[in-house]
Amino acid sequence: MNDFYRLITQLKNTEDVEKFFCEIFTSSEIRTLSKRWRILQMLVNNHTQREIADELGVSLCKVTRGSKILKDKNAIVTKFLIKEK
Amino acid sequence: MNDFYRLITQLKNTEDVEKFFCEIFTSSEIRTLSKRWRILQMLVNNHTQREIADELGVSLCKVTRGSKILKDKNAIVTKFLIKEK
DNA sequence: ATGTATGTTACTATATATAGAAACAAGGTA
DNA sequence: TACCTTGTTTCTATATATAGTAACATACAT
Repeated sequence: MNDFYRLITQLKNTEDVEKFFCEIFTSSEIRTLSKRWRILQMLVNNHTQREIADELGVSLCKVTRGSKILKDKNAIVTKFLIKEK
Repeated sequence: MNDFYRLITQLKNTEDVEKFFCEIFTSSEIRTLSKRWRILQMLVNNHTQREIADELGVSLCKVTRGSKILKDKNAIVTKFLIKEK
């Protein structure tokens, strides 16, 4: 996978990333991914898990799974999540 | 998804990309992704679809699906696939 | 202690990408 | 022509992430 990871670092603009992802993932996978990301963003902004499940139309256990990622203080995703004030 | 795509452009080294992917994808999804990528690489290097299916242990129809991506001459993935000589 | 809100886990059912096998289509070669 | 290789598609079965629901655990306030 290292070749793959290295090439990701070479995607320099948003359009290229979007194009790339749409080529290697199916549209249903993109939707899935999108929801995962929104779960993380809402968690970081202190929405309750039940709020998130309702608003995004996902199951509670999926939200909890997301919260496990964030519990790792060294998780790299947290660096990229936007905290609203 | 635009926020998401934008943050991908900010992953500057291979280690960060790997860490990020391992956080948001399950290990089985990573394996799936890895095979997809190897299919594309072997297609670009003119292996027959049956060779690829055998060597990677995937089904023929999955290889064919990969080949459809490559038929688009404007596909961005082709820019990143390594052609051996 | 009771009640409530929240996070977490367990269970079965479902959706989707895939496997496996077979068949079909197109091209080349004898 | 007949045969072979290769790409493609179709069919059913399977694996896995998820939904939906319920239950459990913890913390806190009354």
